[in-house]
Amino acid sequence: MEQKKKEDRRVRRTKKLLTQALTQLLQEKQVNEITVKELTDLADMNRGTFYLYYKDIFDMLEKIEDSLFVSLDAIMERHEGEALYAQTKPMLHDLFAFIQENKGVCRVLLSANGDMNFLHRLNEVVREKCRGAWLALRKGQDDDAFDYHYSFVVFGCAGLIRAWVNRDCPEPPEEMAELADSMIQRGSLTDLR
Amino acid sequence: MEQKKKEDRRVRRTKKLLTQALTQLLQEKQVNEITVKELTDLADMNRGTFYLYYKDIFDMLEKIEDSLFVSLDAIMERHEGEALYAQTKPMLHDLFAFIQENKGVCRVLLSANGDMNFLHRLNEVVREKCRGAWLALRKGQDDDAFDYHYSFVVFGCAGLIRAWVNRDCPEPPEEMAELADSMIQRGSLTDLR
DNA sequence: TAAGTTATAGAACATTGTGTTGACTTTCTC
DNA sequence: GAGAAAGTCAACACAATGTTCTATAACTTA
Repeated sequence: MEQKKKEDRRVRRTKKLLTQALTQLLQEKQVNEITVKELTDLADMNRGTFYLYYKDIFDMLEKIEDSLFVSLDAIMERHEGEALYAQTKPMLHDLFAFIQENKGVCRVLLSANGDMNFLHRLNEVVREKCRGAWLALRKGQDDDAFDYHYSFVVFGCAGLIRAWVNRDCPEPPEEMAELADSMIQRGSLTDLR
Repeated sequence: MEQKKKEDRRVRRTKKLLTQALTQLLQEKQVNEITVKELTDLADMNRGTFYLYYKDIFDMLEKIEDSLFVSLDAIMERHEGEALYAQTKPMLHDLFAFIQENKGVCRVLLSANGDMNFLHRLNEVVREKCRGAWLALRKGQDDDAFDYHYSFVVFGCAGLIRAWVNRDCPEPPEEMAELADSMIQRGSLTDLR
């Protein structure tokens, strides 16, 4: 499971080119319409090379998501303690900063041609991280209530992020963290300023 | 664009069988893994029959979504005036009741094997419906703020609905409407009771 | 920098699903 | 019951898939 030393430069190059090509194609068409042939043509490499690393296009998409989740996990890990005191803002700030750095991939994953499985996995990850803290804060409530609340928040944030990256992230991460926090804590119909 | 009289009984039967088969297959695997052959095998009909109505599997999925949007549109239309006074509860109630009636399709569309394009279209539909009322309520704010807020709400509701149908809709629509309204108006961290 | 290792190119191959067609049979509507 | 429309069945060319092989190019390490 752990990383072995470092990947060959050619391997890094190949994966990078393929990722760029896929990201570009996903801006134009749905995953199912993308063939391995046109992907490798665009990346200007042999078709067989693709199969050295990926089973098919969906497998590739999943592996791209995997690396995102590694980073997301690290961010949540870093702010674990704060969740208990319902301080979501610092974590949200790091989150939005990370998304801004990876806006290209985030945009396509959350676009119309994106991947529901990504949202599904996101939901699962956040669920596991937050369940403990959430239940500790509200001892009277049951699991059902937790399910509904965090599903609303996770998907809501995904929607917010989607709108943000679609506009090419004009607002700074701080402002987005503030906005997200406000909508989570006080609802989305209350005025900000 | 309008409905022509009524479809032939055989046509209704065929489309219904195909929809059932697709819904079933989507519980087991991703769209891209589903072939026309296995779909028509499951529906117990000739493969060529599929092509009488649909271009491919994705086209079929889109047409299924189309009919959902017709109903959703009618629901929002019916409650149009209320939005101006920020009364979302009656509309939400109708919405959740409708979803409960169609929980099978809604479940797969919002599942890991679901369709991001569905969320995308939902976002667009709600955007058009709500923009006027929202901006009228908050004259000081700009379009950007609207984009972020409604994206958060629409996706958030989608997440809530997803969790609900995944549990097979144990709570009545009234309760869900109440919960959704509460999270929209007062935030998702405030206690309900 | 040379030697040994590893990745990629290129071409070939069987396999599988696609989308379409034509003749026929069944089922529906009026 | 007659005519129309939908479905069946078999066949077809076509395209993408996934795999394999050898030759060549690029990398790492000592």
